[in-house]
Amino acid sequence: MIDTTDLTRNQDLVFKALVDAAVPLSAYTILDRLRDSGLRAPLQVYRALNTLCEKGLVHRLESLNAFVACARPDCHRHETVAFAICDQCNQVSEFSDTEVEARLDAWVRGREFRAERTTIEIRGTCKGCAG
Amino acid sequence: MIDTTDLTRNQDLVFKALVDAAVPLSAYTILDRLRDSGLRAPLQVYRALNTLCEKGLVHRLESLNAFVACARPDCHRHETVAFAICDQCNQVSEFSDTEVEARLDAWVRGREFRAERTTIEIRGTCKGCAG
DNA sequence: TTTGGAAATGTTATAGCATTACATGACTTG
DNA sequence: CAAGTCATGTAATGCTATAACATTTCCAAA
Repeated sequence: MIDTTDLTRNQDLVFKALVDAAVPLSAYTILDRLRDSGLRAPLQVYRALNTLCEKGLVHRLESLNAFVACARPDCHRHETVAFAICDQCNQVSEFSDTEVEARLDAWVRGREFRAERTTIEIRGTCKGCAG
Repeated sequence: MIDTTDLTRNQDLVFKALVDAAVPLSAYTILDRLRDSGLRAPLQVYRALNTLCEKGLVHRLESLNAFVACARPDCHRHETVAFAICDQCNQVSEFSDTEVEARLDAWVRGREFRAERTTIEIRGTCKGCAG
């Protein structure tokens, strides 16, 4: 279980904003929602987001330039996580697949490539929105 | 084989710039390199890039906000492609893995999620740069 | 041949995302 | 209490992408 008690004030505000939203938010949207709480500049948000990403509490979605609270705060061990992102309702399903990880790992090891970060994002339409 | 003969002037300029570079370029970097050829505004580049991506001649790298010429111009099927990106030398290796595709497809089908675009990007250090 | 529509282009302005640079404050540890 | 580290505050800037609108090009149908 990740420890969320040692977050600083700004980190806590940003994290709670993302948890409340339940969908990905851009840094500037987060800023807008936290102006009443005292945040005034983008950098305050970006700094908090960086720390939260490092802790595994938040994920960055590259294809959206947005951030989402980790769905599994009890399980930040999986380095590689995949996301299914609904372009209609913005909801994100987070999952991991050891076989996918293994195949990608096999490929990079075969080329002696040292992987640091892996992004897997599937954009589309969720069951509910496809009707 | 993809037909590159029906490209418009701007599309051709942008495509050749990417082929020449051999590494990913941002839209603004492309613009800078093509000012002498007559391009003056970002939108000229973005429009060309959009068309080239649709044709499968160019890939967008989400984690870099950059674009790279497709490594396999003989294969314009819009299949899922993965990229290994070296953060040192910027070189990109493009590959596809049917097993990875199958696993991701199985996951989304299980949730009745309709996938439109899949991004797989591995950031790290290549063999040569790891020394 | 003309005409009308689709696609491409050109241009300006603006919106949205992210970082640099520098100053200040808070807390810890020797 | 001094030094160091980490978080914060603020302003300015730079990078990425699109909106809106005018114009041009080209080709096919009348």
